[in-house]
Amino acid sequence: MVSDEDFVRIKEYVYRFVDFNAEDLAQFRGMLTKRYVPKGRFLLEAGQVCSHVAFINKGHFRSFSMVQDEEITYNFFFDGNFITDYPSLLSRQPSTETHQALEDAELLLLEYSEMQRGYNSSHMWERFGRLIAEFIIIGIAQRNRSLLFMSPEERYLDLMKTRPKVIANIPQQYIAAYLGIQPESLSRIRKRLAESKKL
Amino acid sequence: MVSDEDFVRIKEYVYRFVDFNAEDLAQFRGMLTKRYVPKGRFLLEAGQVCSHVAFINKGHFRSFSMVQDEEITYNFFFDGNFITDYPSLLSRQPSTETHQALEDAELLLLEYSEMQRGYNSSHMWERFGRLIAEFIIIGIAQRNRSLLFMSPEERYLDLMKTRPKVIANIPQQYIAAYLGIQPESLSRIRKRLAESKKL
DNA sequence: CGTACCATTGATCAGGTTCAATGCTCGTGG
DNA sequence: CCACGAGCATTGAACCTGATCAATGGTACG
Repeated sequence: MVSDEDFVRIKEYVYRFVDFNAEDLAQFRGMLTKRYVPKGRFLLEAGQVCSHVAFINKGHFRSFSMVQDEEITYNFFFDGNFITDYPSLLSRQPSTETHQALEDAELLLLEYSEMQRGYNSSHMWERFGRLIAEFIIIGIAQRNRSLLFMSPEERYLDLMKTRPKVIANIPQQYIAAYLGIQPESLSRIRKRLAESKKL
Repeated sequence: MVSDEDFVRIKEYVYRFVDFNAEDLAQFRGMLTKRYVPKGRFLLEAGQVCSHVAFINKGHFRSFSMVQDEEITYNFFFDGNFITDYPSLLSRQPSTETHQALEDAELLLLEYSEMQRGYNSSHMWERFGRLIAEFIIIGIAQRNRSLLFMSPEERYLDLMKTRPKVIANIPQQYIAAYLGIQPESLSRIRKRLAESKKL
């Protein structure tokens, strides 16, 4: 059983979506296990089937895939949010991405089998699952649109506005990959922006 | 009440996800209304809140957004599948996209309010909602990866492999926008591919 | 202090964009 | 039935942005 202190943030998160009763909440808490991942180490590795959802209590992560022998950073995850590979989790296929801690991290793990148990045991659980999935759709769809409709420079400006934490905490090479460009290009975009600001 | 003939495909679709009992199924059927959309006309227009999910019995659609005074085609939808703007439907915000029939189309509409009624009335409904949302996540995530990791040419080849219906049925200008490029560029990519095939 | 890693800058290259012109096809009206 | 026009696909030429390769600069850590 995770400590009160460790449970407080995830509990708050859950209540943003659904009104668990005492029983559901206790069951939920009982399913969680605490996990530490030191800086640079992996929570999930490409090739494994992702069989968990993890809530980040401390630290932040990046996900990346190997594409033609190159690491390409795909996304970032911060404390107070869940991290998982949804496609792998749901389809039970090996993941194509690796989740790496960018700082020493503390997580609460929820196993896939336990989630299924929850879904079978109560309507409210099922609703939680639905609302989370819907929440994720909105986020991914947003990303999709930005890749399709915006230039790299616009994406960078948008990132500054909507996820300043990324700019502040993540090395530039990773941000570049996230934006779909090379580090050199990001460097030049930043230079351009700095110059046009001066005028 | 929609006819047996109109109901058969959607029923099959639903059973791919969930085991509705007779009561759930009857309730589901009772919530559907039939709708015709002639070629070129809109099922949903940008600016409206999307308040329905529609199952396509006949015809196909494209979704597009206006970006800087330009229509940009975002996706295609074929018969035997649902069409909706998930982000608008879920967040109750005005849609940024328009859904246009590319052929005379027949649909079954399910209203948002009815869906909510379903979710409240049974666990199985809620599960259906969750599974559909999860299914959609896998699809969007795929698109996301292709935009981030692949070149336009690779995306086109991938599209031919995974969605040949699109290549066969959709005007090239729309396909180009879907791939994130200009029609001229798609034309040249096709030429390149045809030439390299000849050798 | 030195090394390793990351960000920056420069030079060149390649592919997609833009603008303009031509070709092609299909549907409509004379 | 043919002729015309509209809309889409193709092609050409010039351009522009991001990619690539190579070199330099900066900084943190052993």
